[in-house]
Amino acid sequence: MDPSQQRLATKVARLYHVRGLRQAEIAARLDLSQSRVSRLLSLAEDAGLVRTVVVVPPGLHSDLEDALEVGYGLSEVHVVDVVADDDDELVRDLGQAAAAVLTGSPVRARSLGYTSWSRTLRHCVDAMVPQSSSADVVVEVLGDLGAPALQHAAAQSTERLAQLLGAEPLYLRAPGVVSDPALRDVLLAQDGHARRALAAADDLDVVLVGVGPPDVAPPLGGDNFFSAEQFASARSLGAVGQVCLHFVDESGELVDTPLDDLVIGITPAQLRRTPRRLGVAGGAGKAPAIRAALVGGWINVLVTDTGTAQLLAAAAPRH
Amino acid sequence: MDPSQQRLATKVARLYHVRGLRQAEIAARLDLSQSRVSRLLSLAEDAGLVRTVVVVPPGLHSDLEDALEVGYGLSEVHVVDVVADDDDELVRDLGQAAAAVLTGSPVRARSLGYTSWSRTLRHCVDAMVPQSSSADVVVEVLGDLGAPALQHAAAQSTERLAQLLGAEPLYLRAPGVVSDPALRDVLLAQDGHARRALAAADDLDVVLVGVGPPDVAPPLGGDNFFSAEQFASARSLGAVGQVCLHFVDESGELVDTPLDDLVIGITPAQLRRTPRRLGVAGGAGKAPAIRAALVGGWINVLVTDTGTAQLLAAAAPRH
DNA sequence: CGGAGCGGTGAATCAATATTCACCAACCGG
DNA sequence: CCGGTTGGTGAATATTGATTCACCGCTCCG
Repeated sequence: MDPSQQRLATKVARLYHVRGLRQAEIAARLDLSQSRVSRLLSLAEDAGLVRTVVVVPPGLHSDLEDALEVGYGLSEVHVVDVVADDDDELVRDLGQAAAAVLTGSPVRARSLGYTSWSRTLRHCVDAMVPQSSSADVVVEVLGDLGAPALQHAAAQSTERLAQLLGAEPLYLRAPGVVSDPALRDVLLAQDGHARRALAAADDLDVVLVGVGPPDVAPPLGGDNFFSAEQFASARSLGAVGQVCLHFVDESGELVDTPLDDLVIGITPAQLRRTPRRLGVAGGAGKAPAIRAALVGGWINVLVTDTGTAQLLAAAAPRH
Repeated sequence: MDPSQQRLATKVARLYHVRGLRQAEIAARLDLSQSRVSRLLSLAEDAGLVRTVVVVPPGLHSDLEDALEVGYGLSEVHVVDVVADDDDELVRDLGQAAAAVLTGSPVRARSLGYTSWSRTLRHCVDAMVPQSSSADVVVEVLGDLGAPALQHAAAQSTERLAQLLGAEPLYLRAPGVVSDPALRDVLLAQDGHARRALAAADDLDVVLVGVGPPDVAPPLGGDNFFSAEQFASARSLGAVGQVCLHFVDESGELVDTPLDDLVIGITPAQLRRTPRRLGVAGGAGKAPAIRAALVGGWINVLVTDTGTAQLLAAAAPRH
């Protein structure tokens, strides 16, 4: 955009949003028409010159949050009210709310792991505002899942997150799930970037983990993902959820399956080693999986919606 | 406020600001009247649930900023367009803009020095949004100046800043200027808090310094401040500005006057020792003082307005 | 028990903002 | 040099949002 235009837009935006002047007043003062002021304002909005954040009022759900913190021994819980008719909206709102949570208490990590295939997390990143130099590196901790289009989205999201935090992205541009363990080794042997990303996962300060039920996720049909049969076999071994594609049972224990060796991504041990494990997830369908992840200690910071929080609180191991 | 009301307000605010729904749509969806939605929105606004920040587009004034960075050897310069008819407005706008700058690249300091008697800085703090745990302590680096009412404002501002950053405030509730050096020692001997604050000034990561002309500032009439005669004597010794009440001459050198011993506040040596010295100042009247502070290296991060920036760039020692 | 007073509400209305539309200027390609 | 096209503008207007106002349900005394 024309810089002088942008300057004017900033000026107008400040007068409008910070000083609280009417558009007509601004128009008069700067000798413009009101319509121009209106247009400049939407311009400023589009250009990201104006950031509007709806903060999550702290302690509004202190009852639920406390119940979950105590019940599952978590270090931090944020419960947000979301208004959603369907799952898609829920995921979107939850992501945005999580972004607000993160904005409130900045990430502050040298090294941040990110699971860019999670819809919720991608929405979260989309809704984030820049926090320069909050992290040094952003590491993708799971390979690509689903169709190529999704891979683009994931890569872009990682890039955006890195940029927002003023960090270097470390991509893991390899399939998240391979058909054969040997293939995995071959791929890794060839791909230095991927090896570097996986090595970086050894030493993360924070990781944004994806959690889900042990089943085929709708947008991840077919490619680069476990098949319905594979999921079924994991379920038959007791899996009720998966954390970064590692299966856990009802008591949070890892379910040992041959499928583990097909995943290119962070290992359970690496995950455990990370001090701050942030999960953003909600929706009735995900509740058992989230519960398992919490019980097993795979997540110690949780952002979820009111409904799921209630389900989780009711099913907490300690009261 | 009623928590359920606040919850509703947050919900509405998210739908409105994040999702971009019309008030009427929200009303329909939540089964409220449009007027209630409107009211809830202003409620959310008042309660600080909605934060609107107009960011300073980076590099919009890169020409001027570069000129100043190179010309004075500064580590960072932000030039903002302010629309102001009088000095009061300028100060307000500049403060708000500086807040936006700080929001963009968070403070990130264990220990932060703050000069709460500077109008510009107070406005800056007023316009800041919370950034939890960005600092551990906020230290007042200059005693009280002016009338008691102003002292309250200063103390409140310090408290607010500390709260915004999740830090502990260290107050310096002593006169900023005393009539006799001996009195200063007596006061300090009695006041442990003050001694602690001054000691903390030894080890600051960042300091927000106040800069001004060597003259009586209008709102600081009379009490706890240098008199017109004292300023005149400093000027006769070559002072063209003052940084935290220490006089500097045209070449940025400290002007040695007996007045130095009358100040209760950070010493020039302590100031020098602080790695990041942030000055927020503007206005034609202040330009020579700012220039002196820059030349002398008393400030290495500057936030100023376009007009002042141009004056400063024209008078830069290196081009 | 009654009624004054308060806080909160929605319908209607007024004010503010977004959008449309006609117009103009600058910039091509004939 | 002249249509034609594009992009940007303000006046007028449509749309959206804030405010008024009359009303309701409470509570708190008398």
